[in-house]
Amino acid sequence: MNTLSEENYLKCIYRLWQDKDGEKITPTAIAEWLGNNPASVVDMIRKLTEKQLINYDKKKGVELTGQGQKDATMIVRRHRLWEVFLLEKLGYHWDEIHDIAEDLEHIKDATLADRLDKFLGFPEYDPHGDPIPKANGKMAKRHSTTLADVKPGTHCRVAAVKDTTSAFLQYLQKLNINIGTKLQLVEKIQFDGSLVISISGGERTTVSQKFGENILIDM
Amino acid sequence: MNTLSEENYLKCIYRLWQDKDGEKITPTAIAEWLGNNPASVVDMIRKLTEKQLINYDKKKGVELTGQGQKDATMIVRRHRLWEVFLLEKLGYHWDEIHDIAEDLEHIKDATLADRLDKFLGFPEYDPHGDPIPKANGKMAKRHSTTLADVKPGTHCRVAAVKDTTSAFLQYLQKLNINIGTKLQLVEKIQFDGSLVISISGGERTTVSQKFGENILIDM
DNA sequence: AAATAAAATTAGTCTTGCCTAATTTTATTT
DNA sequence: AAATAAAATTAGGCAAGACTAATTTTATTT
Repeated sequence: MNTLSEENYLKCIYRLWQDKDGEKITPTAIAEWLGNNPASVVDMIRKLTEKQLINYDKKKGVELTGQGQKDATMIVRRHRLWEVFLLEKLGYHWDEIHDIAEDLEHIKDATLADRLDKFLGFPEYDPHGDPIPKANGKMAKRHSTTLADVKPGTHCRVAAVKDTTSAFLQYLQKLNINIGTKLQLVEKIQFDGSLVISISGGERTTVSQKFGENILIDM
Repeated sequence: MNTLSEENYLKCIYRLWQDKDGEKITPTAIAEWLGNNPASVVDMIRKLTEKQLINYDKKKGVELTGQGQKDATMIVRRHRLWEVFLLEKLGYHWDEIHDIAEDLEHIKDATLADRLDKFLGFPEYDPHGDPIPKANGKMAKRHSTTLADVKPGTHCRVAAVKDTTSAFLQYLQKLNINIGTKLQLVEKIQFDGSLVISISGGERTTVSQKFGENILIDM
Protein backbone atom coordinates (compact mmCIF):
# COMPACT_ATOMS: atom_id res chain seq x y z
CA MET A 1 0.00 0.00 0.00
CA ASN A 2 1.23 3.45 -0.83
CA THR A 3 1.41 6.47 1.43
CA LEU A 4 -0.45 9.68 0.76
CA SER A 5 2.70 11.28 -0.50
CA GLU A 6 3.59 8.38 -2.74
CA GLU A 7 0.12 8.49 -4.22
CA ASN A 8 0.45 12.16 -4.97
CA TYR A 9 3.70 11.58 -6.78
CA LEU A 10 2.25 8.70 -8.76
CA LYS A 11 -0.71 10.79 -9.79
CA CYS A 12 1.54 13.66 -10.76
CA ILE A 13 3.76 11.42 -12.88
CA TYR A 14 0.70 9.88 -14.51
CA ARG A 15 -0.62 13.32 -15.27
CA LEU A 16 2.61 14.57 -16.77
CA TRP A 17 2.91 11.39 -18.78
CA GLN A 18 -0.55 11.86 -20.29
CA ASP A 19 -0.10 15.55 -20.90
CA LYS A 20 3.30 15.87 -22.40
CA ASP A 21 3.26 12.86 -24.62
CA GLY A 22 6.72 12.18 -25.89
CA GLU A 23 8.62 14.54 -23.65
CA LYS A 24 10.47 12.91 -20.84
CA ILE A 25 9.42 13.49 -17.26
CA THR A 26 12.16 15.18 -15.27
CA PRO A 27 12.55 15.72 -11.55
CA THR A 28 12.23 19.43 -12.14
CA ALA A 29 8.92 19.03 -13.96
CA ILE A 30 7.57 16.96 -11.08
CA ALA A 31 8.84 19.47 -8.56
CA GLU A 32 7.12 22.30 -10.40
CA TRP A 33 3.83 20.47 -10.72
CA LEU A 34 3.72 19.54 -7.05
CA GLY A 35 5.20 22.77 -5.80
CA ASN A 36 7.97 20.85 -4.10
CA ASN A 37 11.71 21.26 -4.06
CA PRO A 38 13.62 19.18 -6.65
CA ALA A 39 15.69 17.69 -3.85
CA SER A 40 12.56 16.24 -2.32
CA VAL A 41 11.57 14.81 -5.66
CA VAL A 42 14.89 13.03 -5.98
CA ASP A 43 14.26 11.41 -2.59
CA MET A 44 10.86 10.19 -3.66
CA ILE A 45 12.11 8.96 -7.01
CA ARG A 46 14.49 6.74 -5.12
CA LYS A 47 11.70 5.47 -2.92
CA LEU A 48 9.26 4.77 -5.73
CA THR A 49 11.99 3.09 -7.72
CA GLU A 50 12.72 0.78 -4.80
CA LYS A 51 9.03 -0.01 -4.62
CA GLN A 52 9.14 -0.80 -8.34
CA LEU A 53 6.45 1.68 -9.15
CA ILE A 54 8.62 3.75 -11.48
CA ASN A 55 11.82 3.47 -13.45
CA TYR A 56 14.19 6.35 -13.67
CA ASP A 57 16.84 6.84 -16.24
CA LYS A 58 18.53 10.12 -16.96
CA LYS A 59 18.02 9.66 -20.66
CA LYS A 60 14.41 8.55 -20.52
CA GLY A 61 13.29 10.43 -17.45
CA VAL A 62 10.72 8.96 -15.08
CA GLU A 63 8.38 6.23 -16.29
CA LEU A 64 5.66 4.33 -14.48
CA THR A 65 6.08 0.57 -14.28
CA GLY A 66 3.11 -1.68 -14.89
CA GLN A 67 2.24 -1.66 -11.22
CA GLY A 68 2.81 2.08 -11.02
CA GLN A 69 0.37 2.58 -13.87
CA LYS A 70 -2.20 0.39 -12.19
CA ASP A 71 -1.88 2.23 -8.90
CA ALA A 72 -2.04 5.64 -10.56
CA THR A 73 -5.04 4.67 -12.63
CA MET A 74 -6.94 3.61 -9.54
CA ILE A 75 -6.21 6.91 -7.83
CA VAL A 76 -7.50 8.74 -10.88
CA ARG A 77 -10.55 6.47 -10.92
CA ARG A 78 -11.35 7.33 -7.34
CA HIS A 79 -10.77 11.03 -7.90
CA ARG A 80 -13.09 11.25 -10.87
CA LEU A 81 -15.81 9.15 -9.31
CA TRP A 82 -15.84 11.34 -6.22
CA GLU A 83 -16.04 14.41 -8.43
CA VAL A 84 -19.18 13.04 -10.02
CA PHE A 85 -20.59 12.32 -6.59
CA LEU A 86 -19.86 15.77 -5.27
CA LEU A 87 -21.42 17.48 -8.25
CA GLU A 88 -24.40 15.26 -8.90
CA LYS A 89 -25.35 14.14 -5.43
CA LEU A 90 -24.19 16.90 -3.16
CA GLY A 91 -24.84 19.79 -5.49
CA TYR A 92 -21.37 21.33 -5.53
CA HIS A 93 -20.38 23.54 -8.40
CA TRP A 94 -17.90 22.71 -11.10
CA ASP A 95 -15.13 24.73 -9.58
CA GLU A 96 -15.44 23.44 -6.02
CA ILE A 97 -15.06 19.72 -6.42
CA HIS A 98 -11.46 19.24 -7.41
CA ASP A 99 -9.87 19.99 -4.08
CA ILE A 100 -12.28 17.86 -2.10
CA ALA A 101 -11.84 14.94 -4.48
CA GLU A 102 -8.12 15.40 -3.97
CA ASP A 103 -8.64 14.23 -0.40
CA LEU A 104 -11.32 11.64 -1.05
CA GLU A 105 -9.26 9.88 -3.69
CA HIS A 106 -6.82 8.63 -1.07
CA ILE A 107 -9.36 6.62 0.85
CA LYS A 108 -8.66 3.02 0.24
CA ASP A 109 -11.08 0.22 0.69
CA ALA A 110 -11.30 -2.90 -1.41
CA THR A 111 -14.78 -2.21 -2.72
CA LEU A 112 -15.41 1.49 -2.18
CA ALA A 113 -14.66 2.70 -5.69
CA ASP A 114 -16.71 -0.06 -7.28
CA ARG A 115 -19.67 0.58 -5.04
CA LEU A 116 -19.49 4.29 -5.68
CA ASP A 117 -19.22 3.61 -9.40
CA LYS A 118 -22.37 1.51 -9.26
CA PHE A 119 -24.18 4.04 -7.10
CA LEU A 120 -23.42 6.74 -9.65
CA GLY A 121 -24.57 4.60 -12.55
CA PHE A 122 -21.14 3.81 -13.98
CA PRO A 123 -20.40 7.25 -15.40
CA GLU A 124 -18.02 7.42 -18.36
CA TYR A 125 -16.77 10.95 -17.82
CA ASP A 126 -16.21 13.17 -14.85
CA PRO A 127 -17.58 16.71 -14.62
CA HIS A 128 -14.48 18.13 -16.31
CA GLY A 129 -14.90 15.80 -19.26
CA ASP A 130 -12.12 13.44 -18.30
CA PRO A 131 -12.80 9.75 -18.82
CA ILE A 132 -13.19 7.65 -15.68
CA PRO A 133 -11.07 4.49 -15.60
CA LYS A 134 -13.15 1.36 -15.17
CA ALA A 135 -12.53 -1.20 -12.45
CA ASN A 136 -10.30 -3.11 -14.84
CA GLY A 137 -8.23 -0.04 -15.56
CA LYS A 138 -9.60 0.57 -19.06
CA MET A 139 -10.99 3.92 -19.96
CA ALA A 140 -12.35 5.88 -22.88
CA LYS A 141 -9.77 7.84 -24.84
CA ARG A 142 -8.95 11.27 -23.65
CA HIS A 143 -9.75 14.13 -25.92
CA SER A 144 -6.56 15.63 -27.24
CA THR A 145 -7.43 18.39 -29.68
CA THR A 146 -7.54 21.81 -28.10
CA LEU A 147 -9.33 24.89 -29.25
CA ALA A 148 -5.94 26.39 -29.97
CA ASP A 149 -5.16 23.58 -32.43
CA VAL A 150 -7.95 24.08 -34.93
CA LYS A 151 -8.25 26.29 -37.97
CA PRO A 152 -10.25 29.49 -37.90
CA GLY A 153 -13.83 28.80 -38.96
CA THR A 154 -14.00 25.43 -37.21
CA HIS A 155 -17.17 24.58 -35.31
CA CYS A 156 -16.71 22.37 -32.29
CA ARG A 157 -18.05 21.29 -28.92
CA VAL A 158 -16.34 21.57 -25.54
CA ALA A 159 -15.48 18.01 -24.58
CA ALA A 160 -13.29 18.59 -21.55
CA VAL A 161 -11.09 21.08 -19.76
CA LYS A 162 -7.42 20.53 -19.07
CA ASP A 163 -7.00 23.00 -16.27
CA THR A 164 -9.28 22.29 -13.33
CA THR A 165 -8.39 25.20 -11.09
CA SER A 166 -11.31 27.23 -9.86
CA ALA A 167 -9.84 30.36 -11.45
CA PHE A 168 -10.26 28.81 -14.88
CA LEU A 169 -13.59 27.14 -14.17
CA GLN A 170 -15.11 30.28 -12.77
CA TYR A 171 -13.99 32.17 -15.83
CA LEU A 172 -15.70 29.56 -18.01
CA GLN A 173 -18.82 29.92 -15.93
CA LYS A 174 -18.79 33.63 -16.49
CA LEU A 175 -18.54 33.07 -20.23
CA ASN A 176 -21.37 30.54 -20.00
CA ILE A 177 -19.18 27.73 -21.23
CA ASN A 178 -19.73 24.18 -20.01
CA ILE A 179 -18.96 20.68 -21.19
CA GLY A 180 -21.02 20.32 -24.36
CA THR A 181 -21.16 24.03 -25.21
CA LYS A 182 -20.82 24.73 -28.93
CA LEU A 183 -18.02 27.01 -29.98
CA GLN A 184 -16.76 28.42 -33.22
CA LEU A 185 -13.21 29.59 -33.61
CA VAL A 186 -13.66 32.75 -35.61
CA GLU A 187 -10.16 34.08 -35.82
CA LYS A 188 -6.66 33.63 -34.51
CA ILE A 189 -4.75 36.79 -33.75
CA GLN A 190 -1.23 36.42 -35.13
CA PHE A 191 0.39 38.76 -32.66
CA ASP A 192 -0.14 36.79 -29.44
CA GLY A 193 -2.22 33.77 -30.38
CA SER A 194 -5.41 35.21 -28.93
CA LEU A 195 -8.59 33.56 -30.16
CA VAL A 196 -11.81 35.18 -31.21
CA ILE A 197 -14.60 32.74 -30.55
CA SER A 198 -18.34 32.61 -30.81
CA ILE A 199 -20.06 30.94 -27.87
CA SER A 200 -23.22 28.90 -28.51
CA GLY A 201 -23.57 30.58 -31.87
CA GLY A 202 -23.87 33.93 -30.19
CA GLU A 203 -21.66 36.73 -28.96
CA ARG A 204 -18.04 36.99 -29.98
CA THR A 205 -15.42 37.03 -27.32
CA THR A 206 -11.66 37.15 -27.38
CA VAL A 207 -9.74 34.75 -25.21
CA SER A 208 -6.05 34.09 -24.72
CA GLN A 209 -3.99 31.37 -26.30
CA LYS A 210 -3.55 29.82 -22.86
CA PHE A 211 -7.32 29.68 -22.56
CA GLY A 212 -7.59 27.87 -25.90
CA GLU A 213 -4.94 25.35 -24.93
CA ASN A 214 -6.99 24.35 -21.92
CA ILE A 215 -10.21 23.63 -23.80
CA LEU A 216 -10.38 20.14 -25.24
CA ILE A 217 -12.83 19.74 -28.09
CA ASP A 218 -14.88 17.35 -30.18
CA MET A 219 -15.56 18.22 -33.77
CA MET B 1 -7.09 23.49 11.53
CA ASN B 2 -6.13 20.27 13.25
CA THR B 3 -3.92 17.50 11.93
CA LEU B 4 -5.11 13.96 11.43
CA SER B 5 -3.42 12.88 14.62
CA GLU B 6 -4.81 15.75 16.64
CA GLU B 7 -8.27 14.90 15.40
CA ASN B 8 -7.87 11.31 16.47
CA TYR B 9 -6.85 12.37 19.94
CA LEU B 10 -9.77 14.78 20.21
CA LYS B 11 -12.18 12.12 19.14
CA CYS B 12 -10.69 9.68 21.59
CA ILE B 13 -10.95 12.13 24.46
CA TYR B 14 -14.51 12.95 23.49
CA ARG B 15 -15.34 9.28 23.44
CA LEU B 16 -13.79 8.57 26.81
CA TRP B 17 -15.52 11.60 28.25
CA GLN B 18 -18.93 10.38 27.08
CA ASP B 19 -18.33 6.81 28.11
CA LYS B 20 -16.84 7.04 31.54
CA ASP B 21 -18.91 9.83 32.93
CA GLY B 22 -17.38 11.07 36.14
CA GLU B 23 -14.10 9.24 35.93
CA LYS B 24 -11.20 11.41 34.95
CA ILE B 25 -9.44 10.86 31.65
CA THR B 26 -5.83 9.85 32.17
CA PRO B 27 -2.95 9.66 29.72
CA THR B 28 -2.90 5.91 30.22
CA ALA B 29 -6.55 5.58 29.30
CA ILE B 30 -5.97 7.55 26.12
CA ALA B 31 -2.90 5.50 25.31
CA GLU B 32 -4.84 2.29 25.71
CA TRP B 33 -7.74 3.44 23.60
CA LEU B 34 -5.53 4.57 20.75
CA GLY B 35 -3.02 1.77 21.07
CA ASN B 36 -0.24 4.31 21.56
CA ASN B 37 2.52 4.62 24.06
CA PRO B 38 1.75 6.82 27.11
CA ALA B 39 4.83 8.88 26.34
CA SER B 40 3.36 9.82 22.99
CA VAL B 41 0.13 10.77 24.68
CA VAL B 42 1.97 13.12 26.99
CA ASP B 43 3.48 14.82 23.94
CA MET B 44 0.11 15.29 22.35
CA ILE B 45 -1.47 16.50 25.57
CA ARG B 46 1.11 19.25 25.57
CA LYS B 47 0.35 20.12 21.97
CA LEU B 48 -3.41 20.16 22.37
CA THR B 49 -3.11 22.19 25.54
CA GLU B 50 -1.06 24.78 23.67
CA LYS B 51 -3.72 24.87 20.99
CA GLN B 52 -6.28 25.42 23.76
CA LEU B 53 -8.31 22.42 22.75
CA ILE B 54 -7.92 20.65 26.09
CA ASN B 55 -7.01 21.38 29.67
CA TYR B 56 -4.92 19.01 31.65
CA ASP B 57 -4.65 18.84 35.36
CA LYS B 58 -3.32 15.91 37.27
CA LYS B 59 -6.24 16.00 39.63
CA LYS B 60 -8.96 16.42 37.02
CA GLY B 61 -7.35 14.58 34.16
CA VAL B 62 -7.88 15.70 30.57
CA GLU B 63 -10.87 17.86 29.67
CA LEU B 64 -11.96 19.31 26.36
CA THR B 65 -12.21 23.09 26.19
CA GLY B 66 -15.19 24.70 24.47
CA GLN B 67 -13.35 24.75 21.18
CA GLY B 68 -12.10 21.22 21.71
CA GLN B 69 -15.66 20.05 22.22
CA LYS B 70 -16.82 21.82 19.10
CA ASP B 71 -14.04 20.32 17.04
CA ALA B 72 -14.60 16.84 18.42
CA THR B 73 -18.34 17.06 17.86
CA MET B 74 -17.83 17.95 14.23
CA ILE B 75 -15.53 14.98 13.72
CA VAL B 76 -18.16 12.73 15.25
CA ARG B 77 -20.81 14.35 13.06
CA ARG B 78 -18.81 13.62 9.95
CA HIS B 79 -18.07 10.08 11.04
CA ARG B 80 -21.66 9.20 11.69
CA LEU B 81 -22.99 10.84 8.55
CA TRP B 82 -20.51 8.92 6.43
CA GLU B 83 -21.55 5.73 8.16
CA VAL B 84 -25.13 6.34 7.12
CA PHE B 85 -23.97 7.03 3.59
CA LEU B 86 -21.90 3.88 3.36
CA LEU B 87 -24.69 1.70 4.66
CA GLU B 88 -27.67 3.24 2.95
CA LYS B 89 -26.25 4.41 -0.32
CA LEU B 90 -23.37 2.11 -1.02
CA GLY B 91 -24.84 -1.03 0.46
CA TYR B 92 -22.09 -1.87 2.94
CA HIS B 93 -22.88 -4.05 5.90
CA TRP B 94 -23.08 -2.97 9.48
CA ASP B 95 -19.68 -4.29 10.38
CA GLU B 96 -17.76 -2.84 7.43
CA ILE B 97 -18.48 0.84 7.72
CA HIS B 98 -16.65 1.94 10.84
CA ASP B 99 -13.12 1.76 9.48
CA ILE B 100 -13.94 3.53 6.25
CA ALA B 101 -15.79 6.29 8.07
CA GLU B 102 -12.70 6.58 10.23
CA ASP B 103 -10.89 7.90 7.15
CA LEU B 104 -13.75 9.87 5.64
CA GLU B 105 -14.37 11.80 8.85
CA HIS B 106 -11.11 13.67 8.45
CA ILE B 107 -12.03 15.29 5.17
CA LYS B 108 -12.62 18.92 5.82
CA ASP B 109 -14.60 21.23 3.66
CA ALA B 110 -16.76 24.08 4.83
CA THR B 111 -20.00 22.65 3.52
CA LEU B 112 -19.38 18.94 2.98
CA ALA B 113 -20.96 17.64 6.17
CA ASP B 114 -24.02 19.83 5.76
CA ARG B 115 -24.52 18.80 2.16
CA LEU B 116 -24.10 15.15 3.05
CA ASP B 117 -26.54 15.59 5.93
CA LYS B 118 -29.12 17.04 3.57
CA PHE B 119 -28.48 14.38 0.94
CA LEU B 120 -29.12 11.69 3.53
CA GLY B 121 -32.31 13.36 4.73
CA PHE B 122 -30.97 14.69 8.03
CA PRO B 123 -30.73 11.35 9.84
CA GLU B 124 -30.97 11.42 13.63
CA TYR B 125 -29.03 8.26 14.33
CA ASP B 126 -26.21 6.41 12.68
CA PRO B 127 -26.37 2.69 11.87
CA HIS B 128 -25.00 1.79 15.30
CA GLY B 129 -27.73 3.77 17.01
CA ASP B 130 -25.54 6.69 17.99
CA PRO B 131 -27.09 10.13 17.64
CA ILE B 132 -25.66 12.34 14.90
CA PRO B 133 -24.70 15.84 16.03
CA LYS B 134 -26.49 18.54 14.06
CA ALA B 135 -24.72 21.36 12.28
CA ASN B 136 -25.11 23.50 15.39
CA GLY B 137 -23.50 20.83 17.55
CA LYS B 138 -26.70 19.71 19.26
CA MET B 139 -27.66 16.10 19.26
CA ALA B 140 -30.23 13.70 20.63
CA LYS B 141 -29.33 12.12 23.96
CA ARG B 142 -27.27 9.00 23.88
CA HIS B 143 -28.83 5.87 25.25
CA SER B 144 -27.13 4.92 28.45
CA THR B 145 -28.84 1.87 29.89
CA THR B 146 -27.21 -1.37 28.91
CA LEU B 147 -28.66 -4.82 28.79
CA ALA B 148 -26.43 -5.68 31.71
CA ASP B 149 -28.06 -2.96 33.83
CA VAL B 150 -31.65 -4.20 33.83
CA LYS B 151 -33.46 -6.65 36.05
CA PRO B 152 -34.24 -10.16 34.90
CA GLY B 153 -37.61 -10.26 33.27
CA THR B 154 -37.24 -6.88 31.56
CA HIS B 155 -38.40 -6.50 27.98
CA CYS B 156 -36.47 -4.01 25.89
CA ARG B 157 -35.36 -2.95 22.43
CA VAL B 158 -31.84 -2.64 21.10
CA ALA B 159 -31.26 1.08 20.71
CA ALA B 160 -27.55 1.17 19.99
CA VAL B 161 -24.29 -0.70 20.33
CA LYS B 162 -21.31 0.58 22.23
CA ASP B 163 -18.64 -1.54 20.65
CA THR B 164 -18.46 -1.07 16.88
CA THR B 165 -15.75 -3.57 16.03
CA SER B 166 -16.63 -6.02 13.33
CA ALA B 167 -16.03 -8.92 15.72
CA PHE B 168 -18.93 -7.75 17.85
CA LEU B 169 -21.17 -6.70 14.98
CA GLN B 170 -20.72 -9.96 13.16
CA TYR B 171 -21.60 -11.83 16.32
CA LEU B 172 -24.79 -9.78 16.59
CA GLN B 173 -25.57 -10.55 12.98
CA LYS B 174 -25.19 -14.24 13.69
CA LEU B 175 -27.62 -13.90 16.59
CA ASN B 176 -29.99 -11.97 14.33
CA ILE B 177 -29.79 -8.88 16.49
CA ASN B 178 -30.05 -5.43 14.96
CA ILE B 179 -30.97 -1.94 16.08
CA GLY B 180 -34.65 -2.25 17.02
CA THR B 181 -34.60 -5.94 17.81
CA LYS B 182 -36.71 -6.85 20.85
CA LEU B 183 -34.95 -8.63 23.66
CA GLN B 184 -35.95 -10.02 27.02
CA LEU B 185 -33.45 -10.50 29.76
CA VAL B 186 -34.50 -13.84 31.18
CA GLU B 187 -31.86 -14.47 33.78
CA LYS B 188 -28.55 -13.25 35.13
CA ILE B 189 -26.06 -15.90 36.08
CA GLN B 190 -24.54 -14.96 39.43
CA PHE B 191 -21.26 -16.74 38.86
CA ASP B 192 -19.88 -14.67 35.97
CA GLY B 193 -22.58 -12.19 35.04
CA SER B 194 -23.62 -14.13 31.95
CA LEU B 195 -27.05 -13.23 30.63
CA VAL B 196 -29.76 -15.52 29.37
CA ILE B 197 -31.79 -13.61 26.82
CA SER B 198 -34.66 -14.22 24.49
CA ILE B 199 -34.25 -12.70 21.05
CA SER B 200 -37.33 -11.35 19.26
CA GLY B 201 -39.50 -13.32 21.62
CA GLY B 202 -37.95 -16.53 20.43
CA GLU B 203 -34.99 -18.75 21.21
CA ARG B 204 -33.05 -18.40 24.41
CA THR B 205 -29.37 -17.73 24.21
CA THR B 206 -26.68 -17.13 26.77
CA VAL B 207 -24.32 -14.23 26.27
CA SER B 208 -21.47 -12.85 28.34
CA GLN B 209 -21.59 -9.88 30.69
CA LYS B 210 -19.27 -8.02 28.33
CA PHE B 211 -21.80 -8.60 25.58
CA GLY B 212 -24.58 -7.15 27.72
CA GLU B 213 -22.54 -4.10 28.58
CA ASN B 214 -22.18 -3.28 24.91
CA ILE B 215 -25.87 -3.36 24.08
CA LEU B 216 -27.66 -0.08 24.79
CA ILE B 217 -31.37 -0.39 25.21
CA ASP B 218 -34.72 1.41 25.21
CA MET B 219 -37.46 0.15 27.46
C1' DA C 1 36.11 23.60 -27.04
C1' DA C 2 35.54 26.70 -23.22
C1' DA C 3 32.31 29.25 -20.59
C1' DT C 4 28.02 29.62 -18.68
C1' DA C 5 23.57 28.23 -17.29
C1' DA C 6 20.42 24.86 -15.87
C1' DA C 7 19.30 20.54 -13.85
C1' DA C 8 20.26 16.85 -10.76
C1' DT C 9 22.13 15.24 -6.77
C1' DT C 10 24.17 15.02 -2.12
C1' DA C 11 24.54 16.36 2.57
C1' DG C 12 22.64 18.00 6.36
C1' DT C 13 18.38 19.95 8.90
C1' DC C 14 13.64 20.40 10.50
C1' DT C 15 8.88 18.96 12.07
C1' DT C 16 5.46 15.58 13.17
C1' DG C 17 4.29 11.85 15.61
C1' DC C 18 5.59 7.94 17.12
C1' DC C 19 8.91 4.83 19.93
C1' DT C 20 12.01 2.78 24.13
C1' DA C 21 14.34 3.26 28.35
C1' DA C 22 15.03 5.61 32.49
C1' DT C 23 13.29 8.41 36.07
C1' DT C 24 10.07 10.68 38.96
C1' DT C 25 5.66 11.08 40.93
C1' DT C 26 1.47 9.18 42.79
C1' DA C 27 -1.30 5.30 44.65
C1' DT C 28 -1.78 1.12 46.88
C1' DT C 29 -0.38 -2.47 49.95
C1' DT C 30 1.37 -4.50 53.76
C1' DA D 1 4.92 4.74 57.50
C1' DA D 2 7.64 1.97 54.48
C1' DA D 3 7.55 -0.90 50.54
C1' DT D 4 5.79 -1.83 46.28
C1' DA D 5 3.30 -1.10 42.19
C1' DA D 6 1.40 1.77 38.83
C1' DA D 7 1.20 5.99 36.29
C1' DA D 8 3.29 9.99 34.42
C1' DT D 9 7.04 12.20 32.66
C1' DT D 10 11.60 13.18 30.64
C1' DA D 11 15.29 12.23 27.52
C1' DG D 12 16.85 10.59 23.47
C1' DG D 13 15.85 8.34 18.90
C1' DC D 14 13.73 7.09 14.55
C1' DA D 15 11.21 7.38 9.96
C1' DA D 16 8.74 10.11 6.65
C1' DG D 17 8.79 13.81 3.92
C1' DA D 18 9.73 18.15 3.39
C1' DC D 19 13.48 21.97 3.25
C1' DT D 20 18.23 24.81 2.16
C1' DA D 21 22.80 25.06 0.66
C1' DA D 22 26.54 23.16 -1.72
C1' DT D 23 28.22 20.35 -5.32
C1' DT D 24 28.29 17.70 -9.45
C1' DT D 25 26.53 16.64 -13.85
C1' DT D 26 24.45 17.86 -18.18
C1' DA D 27 23.04 21.27 -21.71
C1' DT D 28 23.49 25.39 -24.01
C1' DT D 29 25.96 29.36 -25.59
C1' DT D 30 29.47 31.85 -27.36
